[in-house]
Amino acid sequence: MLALAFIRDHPELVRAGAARKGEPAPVDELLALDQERRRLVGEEEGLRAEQRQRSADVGRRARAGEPGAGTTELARLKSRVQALEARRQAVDAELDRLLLLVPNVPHPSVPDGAGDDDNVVVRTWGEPRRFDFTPRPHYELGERLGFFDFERAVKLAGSRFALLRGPGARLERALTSLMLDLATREHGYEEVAPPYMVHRACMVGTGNLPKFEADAFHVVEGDRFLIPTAEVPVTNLYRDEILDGDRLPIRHVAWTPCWRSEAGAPGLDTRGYIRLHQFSTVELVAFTRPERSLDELERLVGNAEAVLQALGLAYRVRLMCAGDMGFAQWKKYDLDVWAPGLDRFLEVSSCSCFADFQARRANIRFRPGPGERPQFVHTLNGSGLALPRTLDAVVETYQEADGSIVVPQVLRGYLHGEDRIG
RNA sequence: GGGGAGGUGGCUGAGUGGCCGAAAGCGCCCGCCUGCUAAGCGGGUGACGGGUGUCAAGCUCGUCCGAGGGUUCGAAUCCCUCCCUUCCCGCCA
Repeated sequence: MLALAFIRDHPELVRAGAARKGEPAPVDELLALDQERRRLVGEEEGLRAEQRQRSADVGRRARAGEPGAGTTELARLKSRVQALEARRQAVDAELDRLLLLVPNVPHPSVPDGAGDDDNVVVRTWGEPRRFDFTPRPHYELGERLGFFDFERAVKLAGSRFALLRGPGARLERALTSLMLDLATREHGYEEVAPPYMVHRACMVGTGNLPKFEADAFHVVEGDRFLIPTAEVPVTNLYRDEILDGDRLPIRHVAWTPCWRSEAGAPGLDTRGYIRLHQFSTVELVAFTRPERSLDELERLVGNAEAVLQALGLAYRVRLMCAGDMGFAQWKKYDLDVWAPGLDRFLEVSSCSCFADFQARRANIRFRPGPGERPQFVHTLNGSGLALPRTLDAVVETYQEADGSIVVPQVLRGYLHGEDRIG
Protein backbone atom coordinates (compact mmCIF):
# COMPACT_ATOMS: atom_id res chain seq x y z
CA MET A 1 0.00 0.00 0.00
CA LEU A 2 0.96 3.60 -0.22
CA ALA A 3 1.72 5.68 2.86
CA LEU A 4 -1.24 7.75 3.92
CA ALA A 5 1.09 10.73 4.25
CA PHE A 6 2.17 10.24 0.63
CA ILE A 7 -1.42 10.26 -0.57
CA ARG A 8 -2.08 13.37 1.54
CA ASP A 9 0.94 15.19 0.12
CA HIS A 10 0.65 14.01 -3.50
CA PRO A 11 -2.96 13.16 -4.25
CA GLU A 12 -2.54 14.13 -7.90
CA LEU A 13 0.32 11.64 -8.35
CA VAL A 14 -1.76 8.87 -6.87
CA ARG A 15 -4.77 9.70 -9.05
CA ALA A 16 -2.59 9.90 -12.16
CA GLY A 17 -0.86 6.61 -11.34
CA ALA A 18 -4.13 4.79 -10.86
CA ALA A 19 -5.48 6.31 -14.07
CA ARG A 20 -2.44 5.05 -15.98
CA LYS A 21 -3.16 1.57 -14.71
CA GLY A 22 -6.83 1.97 -15.50
CA GLU A 23 -7.74 1.25 -11.91
CA PRO A 24 -9.98 3.11 -9.50
CA ALA A 25 -8.46 4.73 -6.41
CA PRO A 26 -10.57 6.18 -3.61
CA VAL A 27 -8.34 9.20 -3.15
CA ASP A 28 -11.02 11.77 -2.32
CA GLU A 29 -12.63 9.52 0.28
CA LEU A 30 -9.23 8.90 1.81
CA LEU A 31 -8.39 12.58 2.03
CA ALA A 32 -11.72 13.40 3.66
CA LEU A 33 -11.38 10.56 6.15
CA ASP A 34 -7.82 11.51 6.92
CA GLN A 35 -8.89 15.01 7.83
CA GLU A 36 -11.73 13.69 9.95
CA ARG A 37 -9.38 11.32 11.68
CA ARG A 38 -6.84 13.95 12.59
CA ARG A 39 -9.55 16.14 14.02
CA LEU A 40 -10.83 13.28 16.18
CA VAL A 41 -7.34 12.26 17.27
CA GLY A 42 -6.55 15.76 18.47
CA GLU A 43 -9.72 15.99 20.49
CA GLU A 44 -9.46 12.50 21.92
CA GLU A 45 -5.85 12.88 22.98
CA GLY A 46 -6.45 16.19 24.67
CA LEU A 47 -9.18 14.67 26.79
CA ARG A 48 -7.18 11.58 27.46
CA ALA A 49 -4.23 13.61 28.71
CA GLU A 50 -6.58 15.39 31.10
CA GLN A 51 -8.01 12.06 32.21
CA ARG A 52 -4.59 10.68 32.99
CA GLN A 53 -3.54 13.68 34.99
CA ARG A 54 -6.71 13.77 37.04
CA SER A 55 -6.57 10.06 37.56
CA ALA A 56 -3.08 10.30 39.00
CA ASP A 57 -4.41 13.03 41.24
CA VAL A 58 -7.14 10.73 42.51
CA GLY A 59 -4.48 8.23 43.45
CA ARG A 60 -2.47 10.84 45.31
CA ARG A 61 -5.48 12.09 47.23
CA ALA A 62 -6.49 8.55 48.10
CA ARG A 63 -3.09 7.92 49.64
CA ALA A 64 -3.35 11.22 51.46
CA GLY A 65 -6.50 10.02 53.19
CA GLU A 66 -9.18 11.12 50.71
CA PRO A 67 -10.29 7.87 49.04
CA GLY A 68 -12.73 8.25 46.15
CA ALA A 69 -12.32 12.01 45.82
CA GLY A 70 -12.97 13.26 42.27
CA THR A 71 -14.01 9.93 40.80
CA THR A 72 -17.47 11.03 39.61
CA GLU A 73 -16.17 13.75 37.30
CA LEU A 74 -13.62 11.31 36.00
CA ALA A 75 -16.28 8.78 35.14
CA ARG A 76 -17.96 11.43 33.01
CA LEU A 77 -14.70 12.33 31.33
CA LYS A 78 -14.08 8.68 30.66
CA SER A 79 -17.35 8.20 28.83
CA ARG A 80 -16.59 11.18 26.59
CA VAL A 81 -13.18 9.73 25.76
CA GLN A 82 -14.74 6.37 24.99
CA ALA A 83 -17.27 7.91 22.63
CA LEU A 84 -14.54 9.74 20.74
CA GLU A 85 -12.43 6.64 20.65
CA ALA A 86 -15.23 4.61 19.12
CA ARG A 87 -15.73 7.16 16.36
CA ARG A 88 -12.01 7.37 15.69
CA GLN A 89 -11.74 3.60 15.48
CA ALA A 90 -14.53 3.47 12.95
CA VAL A 91 -12.75 6.05 10.83
CA ASP A 92 -9.45 4.17 11.20
CA ALA A 93 -11.01 0.93 10.07
CA GLU A 94 -12.48 2.55 6.98
CA LEU A 95 -9.18 4.25 6.28
CA ASP A 96 -7.33 0.95 6.50
CA ARG A 97 -9.85 -0.72 4.25
CA LEU A 98 -9.55 1.97 1.57
CA LEU A 99 -5.76 2.14 1.76
CA LEU A 100 -5.56 -1.50 0.75
CA LEU A 101 -7.53 -0.68 -2.41
CA VAL A 102 -5.18 1.99 -3.74
CA PRO A 103 -2.96 0.60 -6.51
CA ASN A 104 0.76 1.16 -6.60
CA VAL A 105 1.88 4.10 -8.74
CA PRO A 106 3.89 2.96 -11.79
CA HIS A 107 7.53 4.00 -12.05
CA PRO A 108 8.15 6.90 -14.50
CA SER A 109 10.05 4.57 -16.85
CA VAL A 110 6.91 2.51 -17.38
CA PRO A 111 5.31 3.30 -20.77
CA ASP A 112 1.71 4.42 -21.09
CA GLY A 113 -0.71 1.99 -22.57
CA ALA A 114 -3.94 0.14 -22.08
CA GLY A 115 -3.12 -3.47 -22.77
CA ASP A 116 -1.04 -6.12 -24.45
CA ASP A 117 -0.48 -4.17 -27.67
CA ASP A 118 1.21 -1.35 -25.82
CA ASN A 119 3.87 -3.44 -24.13
CA VAL A 120 7.36 -2.70 -25.39
CA VAL A 121 9.71 -5.42 -26.62
CA VAL A 122 13.06 -4.46 -25.13
CA ARG A 123 15.08 -7.36 -26.56
CA THR A 124 14.87 -10.74 -28.19
CA TRP A 125 17.24 -13.66 -27.88
CA GLY A 126 17.76 -16.64 -30.17
CA GLU A 127 16.28 -17.45 -33.53
CA PRO A 128 13.07 -19.45 -33.76
CA ARG A 129 14.09 -22.81 -35.14
CA ARG A 130 13.24 -23.47 -38.81
CA PHE A 131 11.62 -26.81 -39.54
CA ASP A 132 11.57 -28.78 -42.75
CA PHE A 133 8.29 -30.30 -41.54
CA THR A 134 5.28 -28.81 -39.84
CA PRO A 135 6.05 -28.71 -36.10
CA ARG A 136 3.40 -30.21 -33.88
CA PRO A 137 2.00 -28.67 -30.72
CA HIS A 138 3.25 -30.11 -27.43
CA TYR A 139 -0.04 -31.76 -26.53
CA GLU A 140 0.05 -33.91 -29.66
CA LEU A 141 3.67 -34.84 -29.15
CA GLY A 142 3.22 -35.46 -25.47
CA GLU A 143 0.14 -37.58 -25.81
CA ARG A 144 1.75 -39.66 -28.50
CA LEU A 145 4.83 -40.16 -26.30
CA GLY A 146 2.67 -40.92 -23.31
CA PHE A 147 3.72 -38.13 -21.08
CA PHE A 148 0.50 -36.19 -20.78
CA ASP A 149 -2.73 -37.86 -19.69
CA PHE A 150 -5.29 -35.08 -19.79
CA GLU A 151 -8.34 -37.35 -19.72
CA ARG A 152 -7.42 -39.03 -16.47
CA ALA A 153 -6.47 -35.68 -14.93
CA VAL A 154 -10.04 -34.56 -15.57
CA LYS A 155 -11.32 -37.71 -13.92
CA LEU A 156 -9.25 -36.93 -10.85
CA ALA A 157 -9.87 -33.23 -10.44
CA GLY A 158 -11.76 -31.76 -13.38
CA SER A 159 -10.80 -29.47 -16.22
CA ARG A 160 -7.66 -27.36 -16.05
CA PHE A 161 -5.76 -30.05 -14.20
CA ALA A 162 -2.97 -31.99 -15.82
CA LEU A 163 -1.31 -35.32 -15.28
CA LEU A 164 2.29 -35.90 -16.25
CA ARG A 165 3.63 -39.41 -16.48
CA GLY A 166 6.81 -41.25 -17.29
CA PRO A 167 9.15 -39.18 -19.48
CA GLY A 168 6.96 -36.08 -19.09
CA ALA A 169 7.16 -36.13 -15.31
CA ARG A 170 10.88 -36.82 -15.54
CA LEU A 171 11.46 -34.00 -18.00
CA GLU A 172 9.66 -31.51 -15.77
CA ARG A 173 11.69 -32.68 -12.80
CA ALA A 174 14.89 -32.23 -14.82
CA LEU A 175 13.85 -28.70 -15.76
CA THR A 176 13.08 -27.95 -12.14
CA SER A 177 16.51 -29.13 -11.07
CA LEU A 178 18.21 -27.10 -13.77
CA MET A 179 16.40 -23.94 -12.67
CA LEU A 180 17.11 -24.48 -8.99
CA ASP A 181 20.77 -25.23 -9.66
CA LEU A 182 21.24 -22.12 -11.78
CA ALA A 183 19.60 -19.96 -9.13
CA THR A 184 21.44 -21.44 -6.16
CA ARG A 185 24.85 -22.23 -7.64
CA GLU A 186 25.33 -19.42 -10.12
CA HIS A 187 23.01 -16.58 -9.22
CA GLY A 188 23.31 -16.49 -5.44
CA TYR A 189 19.80 -17.40 -4.29
CA GLU A 190 19.13 -19.37 -1.12
CA GLU A 191 16.66 -22.16 -1.70
CA VAL A 192 13.59 -22.38 0.52
CA ALA A 193 10.76 -24.89 0.63
CA PRO A 194 7.77 -23.01 2.07
CA PRO A 195 4.24 -24.03 3.05
CA TYR A 196 1.82 -24.33 0.14
CA MET A 197 -0.99 -22.72 2.06
CA VAL A 198 -0.82 -19.49 3.98
CA HIS A 199 -2.75 -17.24 6.30
CA ARG A 200 -4.97 -14.50 4.96
CA ALA A 201 -2.47 -11.93 6.29
CA CYS A 202 0.17 -13.22 3.87
CA MET A 203 -2.16 -12.77 0.93
CA VAL A 204 -2.87 -9.23 2.06
CA GLY A 205 0.85 -8.65 2.47
CA THR A 206 1.65 -9.37 -1.16
CA GLY A 207 -1.44 -7.61 -2.47
CA ASN A 208 -3.45 -10.65 -3.57
CA LEU A 209 -6.12 -9.73 -1.06
CA PRO A 210 -8.51 -8.11 -0.46
CA LYS A 211 -9.09 -7.20 -4.11
CA PHE A 212 -8.46 -10.53 -5.77
CA GLU A 213 -9.96 -13.15 -3.51
CA ALA A 214 -11.82 -14.67 -6.44
CA ASP A 215 -8.50 -15.66 -8.05
CA ALA A 216 -7.38 -17.82 -5.16
CA PHE A 217 -8.41 -21.16 -3.71
CA HIS A 218 -9.62 -20.77 -0.17
CA VAL A 219 -9.17 -23.50 2.40
CA VAL A 220 -12.08 -23.04 4.77
CA GLU A 221 -10.40 -24.98 7.57
CA GLY A 222 -8.17 -22.42 9.25
CA ASP A 223 -9.10 -19.67 6.76
CA ARG A 224 -6.01 -20.35 4.67
CA PHE A 225 -5.31 -19.94 0.98
CA LEU A 226 -3.49 -22.22 -1.45
CA ILE A 227 -0.59 -20.17 -2.71
CA PRO A 228 -1.07 -18.68 -6.19
CA THR A 229 2.74 -18.40 -6.43
CA ALA A 230 5.68 -18.91 -4.09
CA GLU A 231 5.93 -15.13 -4.07
CA VAL A 232 3.34 -15.15 -1.30
CA PRO A 233 5.02 -17.35 1.32
CA VAL A 234 8.55 -16.28 0.42
CA THR A 235 7.89 -12.53 0.45
CA ASN A 236 6.08 -12.98 3.75
CA LEU A 237 9.06 -14.80 5.28
CA TYR A 238 10.15 -11.55 6.85
CA ARG A 239 6.73 -10.10 7.60
CA ASP A 240 6.80 -7.95 10.75
CA GLU A 241 10.58 -8.12 10.97
CA ILE A 242 13.36 -5.58 11.05
CA LEU A 243 16.22 -6.95 8.97
CA ASP A 244 19.83 -6.07 9.50
CA GLY A 245 20.87 -3.75 6.66
CA ASP A 246 24.04 -5.79 6.15
CA ARG A 247 21.96 -8.78 5.12
CA LEU A 248 20.51 -7.03 2.08
CA PRO A 249 20.01 -7.93 -0.64
CA ILE A 250 18.36 -11.18 0.37
CA ARG A 251 17.65 -13.55 -2.51
CA HIS A 252 15.50 -16.67 -2.28
CA VAL A 253 14.44 -19.28 -4.77
CA ALA A 254 11.61 -21.73 -4.21
CA TRP A 255 10.07 -24.48 -6.22
CA THR A 256 6.37 -24.86 -5.42
CA PRO A 257 3.09 -25.82 -6.93
CA CYS A 258 0.81 -22.84 -7.56
CA TRP A 259 -2.97 -22.79 -7.52
CA ARG A 260 -5.13 -20.33 -9.38
CA SER A 261 -8.85 -20.29 -9.94
CA GLU A 262 -8.42 -18.70 -13.38
CA ALA A 263 -11.83 -17.22 -12.75
CA GLY A 264 -11.38 -14.64 -15.45
CA ALA A 265 -10.24 -16.95 -18.22
CA PRO A 266 -13.07 -19.28 -19.22
CA GLY A 267 -12.45 -20.75 -22.66
CA LEU A 268 -8.89 -19.42 -22.82
CA ASP A 269 -6.09 -21.91 -23.46
CA THR A 270 -8.25 -24.87 -22.61
CA ARG A 271 -6.20 -27.13 -24.83
CA GLY A 272 -2.78 -28.29 -23.78
CA TYR A 273 -0.44 -27.84 -20.86
CA ILE A 274 -0.69 -24.06 -20.66
CA ARG A 275 -3.25 -22.67 -18.28
CA LEU A 276 -4.03 -24.78 -15.27
CA HIS A 277 -5.53 -24.62 -11.81
CA GLN A 278 -2.37 -26.22 -10.51
CA PHE A 279 1.11 -25.91 -11.93
CA SER A 280 4.56 -25.46 -10.55
CA THR A 281 7.17 -22.78 -10.87
CA VAL A 282 10.61 -21.97 -9.66
CA GLU A 283 10.21 -18.53 -8.17
CA LEU A 284 12.89 -15.92 -7.52
CA VAL A 285 12.30 -13.42 -4.72
CA ALA A 286 14.54 -10.55 -3.62
CA PHE A 287 14.60 -7.96 -0.85
CA THR A 288 16.76 -4.88 -1.37
CA ARG A 289 17.51 -1.42 -0.13
CA PRO A 290 15.24 1.09 -1.89
CA GLU A 291 17.98 2.75 -3.91
CA ARG A 292 19.02 -0.38 -5.70
CA SER A 293 15.80 -2.22 -6.38
CA LEU A 294 15.63 -1.29 -10.06
CA ASP A 295 19.14 -2.65 -10.58
CA GLU A 296 18.01 -5.79 -8.82
CA LEU A 297 15.04 -6.02 -11.19
CA GLU A 298 17.39 -6.05 -14.19
CA ARG A 299 19.51 -8.67 -12.47
CA LEU A 300 16.49 -10.81 -11.69
CA VAL A 301 15.26 -10.64 -15.29
CA GLY A 302 18.75 -11.68 -16.39
CA ASN A 303 18.67 -14.64 -14.00
CA ALA A 304 15.38 -15.82 -15.49
CA GLU A 305 16.69 -15.30 -19.03
CA ALA A 306 19.72 -17.44 -18.20
CA VAL A 307 17.44 -20.47 -17.91
CA LEU A 308 16.03 -19.95 -21.40
CA GLN A 309 19.49 -19.36 -22.77
CA ALA A 310 20.81 -22.52 -21.18
CA LEU A 311 17.96 -24.41 -22.84
CA GLY A 312 18.59 -22.69 -26.16
CA LEU A 313 15.02 -21.42 -26.43
CA ALA A 314 14.17 -18.28 -28.39
CA TYR A 315 12.41 -15.62 -26.35
CA ARG A 316 11.61 -11.94 -26.02
CA VAL A 317 11.60 -9.58 -23.05
CA ARG A 318 8.79 -7.07 -22.82
CA LEU A 319 8.44 -4.07 -20.58
CA MET A 320 4.84 -3.95 -19.46
CA CYS A 321 2.87 -0.78 -20.06
CA ALA A 322 1.03 0.82 -17.17
CA GLY A 323 -2.35 -0.54 -18.24
CA ASP A 324 -1.11 -4.13 -18.41
CA MET A 325 0.57 -4.09 -15.01
CA GLY A 326 -0.95 -5.49 -11.89
CA PHE A 327 -2.33 -3.69 -8.90
CA ALA A 328 0.80 -3.94 -6.79
CA GLN A 329 3.61 -3.56 -9.31
CA TRP A 330 5.94 -0.61 -9.71
CA LYS A 331 7.67 -1.92 -12.82
CA LYS A 332 7.39 -5.24 -14.58
CA TYR A 333 8.95 -7.29 -17.38
CA ASP A 334 7.51 -10.39 -19.01
CA LEU A 335 9.55 -13.15 -20.60
CA ASP A 336 7.83 -14.89 -23.51
CA VAL A 337 9.28 -18.07 -24.96
CA TRP A 338 8.68 -19.08 -28.56
CA ALA A 339 6.59 -22.22 -28.98
CA PRO A 340 6.94 -23.31 -32.62
CA GLY A 341 4.23 -25.97 -32.53
CA LEU A 342 1.65 -23.52 -31.24
CA ASP A 343 3.19 -20.84 -33.44
CA ARG A 344 3.02 -18.25 -30.67
CA PHE A 345 4.83 -16.87 -27.66
CA LEU A 346 4.07 -18.24 -24.22
CA GLU A 347 4.60 -16.15 -21.10
CA VAL A 348 6.99 -18.06 -18.85
CA SER A 349 7.98 -15.38 -16.40
CA SER A 350 6.78 -12.12 -15.02
CA CYS A 351 9.44 -10.17 -13.16
CA SER A 352 8.30 -7.32 -10.98
CA CYS A 353 9.58 -4.73 -8.61
CA PHE A 354 7.06 -3.54 -6.05
CA ALA A 355 9.06 -0.75 -4.42
CA ASP A 356 7.83 -0.57 -0.80
CA PHE A 357 4.22 -1.39 -1.70
CA GLN A 358 4.33 -4.96 -0.41
CA ALA A 359 6.81 -4.15 2.34
CA ARG A 360 4.36 -1.65 3.83
CA ARG A 361 1.51 -4.12 3.71
CA ALA A 362 3.63 -6.89 5.17
CA ASN A 363 5.65 -4.58 7.43
CA ILE A 364 9.06 -5.73 6.23
CA ARG A 365 11.76 -3.28 7.27
CA PHE A 366 15.51 -3.05 7.61
CA ARG A 367 17.83 -1.00 9.77
CA PRO A 368 20.18 0.86 7.39
CA GLY A 369 22.94 1.13 9.98
CA PRO A 370 23.44 0.79 13.73
CA GLY A 371 21.20 3.21 15.59
CA GLU A 372 19.35 4.36 12.47
CA ARG A 373 15.62 4.33 11.93
CA PRO A 374 14.06 1.29 10.29
CA GLN A 375 12.97 1.70 6.67
CA PHE A 376 10.80 -0.39 4.40
CA VAL A 377 12.66 -2.70 2.04
CA HIS A 378 11.84 -3.04 -1.62
CA THR A 379 10.55 -6.42 -2.76
CA LEU A 380 10.88 -8.14 -6.11
CA ASN A 381 9.98 -11.44 -7.64
CA GLY A 382 9.78 -13.30 -10.89
CA SER A 383 9.43 -16.82 -12.14
CA GLY A 384 12.60 -18.51 -13.10
CA LEU A 385 10.57 -20.12 -14.72
CA ALA A 386 7.03 -21.51 -14.96
CA LEU A 387 7.47 -25.23 -15.57
CA PRO A 388 4.57 -26.22 -17.84
CA ARG A 389 5.16 -23.68 -20.56
CA THR A 390 8.91 -24.10 -20.43
CA LEU A 391 8.36 -27.80 -20.92
CA ASP A 392 6.02 -27.05 -23.84
CA ALA A 393 8.65 -24.90 -25.51
CA VAL A 394 11.36 -27.52 -25.02
CA VAL A 395 9.17 -30.25 -26.46
CA GLU A 396 8.05 -28.20 -29.44
CA THR A 397 11.48 -26.74 -30.19
CA TYR A 398 13.38 -30.02 -30.00
CA GLN A 399 10.88 -32.25 -31.80
CA GLU A 400 11.92 -34.37 -34.75
CA ALA A 401 9.90 -35.30 -37.82
CA ASP A 402 9.18 -38.73 -36.34
CA GLY A 403 7.62 -37.22 -33.24
CA SER A 404 10.56 -37.92 -30.93
CA ILE A 405 12.26 -35.25 -28.87
CA VAL A 406 15.95 -34.54 -28.62
CA VAL A 407 16.91 -33.75 -25.05
CA PRO A 408 18.78 -30.43 -24.79
CA GLN A 409 22.38 -30.85 -23.73
CA VAL A 410 21.99 -29.13 -20.31
CA LEU A 411 19.23 -31.52 -19.28
CA ARG A 412 21.00 -34.76 -20.10
CA GLY A 413 22.88 -34.88 -16.83
CA TYR A 414 19.56 -34.66 -15.00
CA LEU A 415 18.18 -37.51 -17.10
CA HIS A 416 21.10 -39.86 -16.58
CA GLY A 417 22.39 -39.30 -20.09
CA GLU A 418 19.11 -39.85 -21.87
CA ASP A 419 19.49 -37.91 -25.13
CA ARG A 420 16.18 -38.63 -26.83
CA ILE A 421 12.58 -39.21 -25.75
CA GLY A 422 10.48 -41.44 -27.97
C1' G B 1 -7.08 -34.97 21.34
C1' G B 2 -5.98 -34.49 27.23
C1' G B 3 -3.00 -31.87 30.96
C1' G B 4 0.95 -28.18 32.55
C1' A B 5 4.00 -23.67 31.60
C1' G B 6 4.54 -19.31 28.94
C1' G B 7 4.17 -14.97 25.24
C1' U B 8 7.45 -7.93 27.89
C1' G B 9 11.96 -3.21 23.67
C1' G B 10 17.11 -5.15 18.19
C1' C B 11 18.24 -9.61 21.79
C1' U B 12 18.20 -11.95 26.93
C1' G B 13 15.17 -11.01 30.93
C1' A B 14 12.87 -8.46 35.78
C1' G B 15 8.34 -6.62 36.84
C1' U B 16 1.18 -9.12 40.15
C1' G B 17 -3.19 -2.39 40.31
C1' G B 18 -0.98 4.24 40.25
C1' C B 19 5.83 6.38 41.35
C1' C B 20 6.38 1.43 34.50
C1' G B 21 7.60 2.83 28.04
C1' A B 22 8.97 -0.54 31.52
C1' A B 23 14.97 -2.81 36.16
C1' A B 24 19.39 -5.27 34.75
C1' G B 25 22.48 -7.25 31.06
C1' C B 26 23.83 -7.68 25.82
C1' G B 27 24.06 -5.00 21.33
C1' C B 28 24.45 -0.14 19.24
C1' C B 29 25.74 5.41 19.33
C1' C B 30 28.60 9.67 21.49
C1' G B 31 32.53 11.15 24.67
C1' C B 32 36.80 10.20 28.00
C1' C B 33 41.00 7.25 28.55
C1' U B 34 44.54 4.74 25.35
C1' G B 35 51.11 4.40 20.96
C1' C B 36 47.39 0.54 18.22
C1' U B 37 43.66 -3.10 19.55
C1' A B 38 41.04 -4.87 23.61
C1' A B 39 39.52 -3.70 28.38
C1' G B 40 37.84 0.38 31.55
C1' C B 41 34.89 4.94 32.75
C1' G B 42 30.69 8.51 31.75
C1' G B 43 26.36 9.57 28.99
C1' G B 44 22.78 8.15 25.41
C1' U B 45 19.78 4.50 22.71
C1' G B 46 12.03 1.44 20.95
C1' A B 47 7.95 1.76 17.35
C1' C B 48 3.79 4.21 15.53
C1' G B 49 0.40 8.36 15.30
C1' G B 50 -1.16 13.69 16.37
C1' G B 51 0.33 18.94 17.29
C1' U B 52 4.17 22.60 16.66
C1' G B 53 8.38 23.66 13.71
C1' U B 54 12.46 26.30 8.01
C1' C B 55 8.52 19.26 4.20
C1' A B 56 15.16 20.31 9.74
C1' A B 57 16.77 19.63 14.65
C1' G B 58 13.95 20.00 18.67
C1' C B 59 9.76 20.41 21.83
C1' U B 60 5.04 18.35 23.16
C1' C B 61 0.69 14.98 23.55
C1' G B 62 -1.15 10.12 22.78
C1' U B 63 -1.05 4.74 21.74
C1' C B 64 1.64 0.21 22.07
C1' C B 65 4.20 -5.19 27.29
C1' G B 66 0.92 -11.82 21.59
C1' A B 67 -4.40 -10.06 19.53
C1' G B 68 -9.27 -8.51 20.82
C1' G B 69 -12.82 -7.41 24.59
C1' G B 70 -14.02 -6.45 29.94
C1' U B 71 -13.44 -4.73 35.30
C1' U B 72 -11.40 0.00 37.53
C1' C B 73 -10.93 6.95 38.65
C1' G B 74 -6.33 4.18 37.05
C1' A B 75 -4.07 -2.34 33.92
C1' A B 76 2.15 -5.15 31.50
C1' U B 77 -0.10 -6.53 36.28
C1' C B 78 -7.17 -8.72 37.58
C1' C B 79 -11.25 -11.30 34.31
C1' C B 80 -13.03 -13.39 29.39
C1' U B 81 -12.20 -15.04 24.24
C1' C B 82 -8.79 -16.12 20.48
C1' C B 83 -3.80 -16.93 18.39
C1' C B 84 1.02 -18.73 19.05
C1' U B 85 5.27 -21.16 21.63
C1' U B 86 6.92 -25.00 24.80
C1' C B 87 6.78 -29.55 28.02
C1' C B 88 4.31 -34.33 29.39
C1' C B 89 0.66 -38.06 27.76
C1' G B 90 -2.18 -40.11 23.67
C1' C B 91 -2.54 -40.79 18.35
C1' C B 92 -0.29 -40.86 13.65
C1' A B 93 2.97 -40.48 8.48
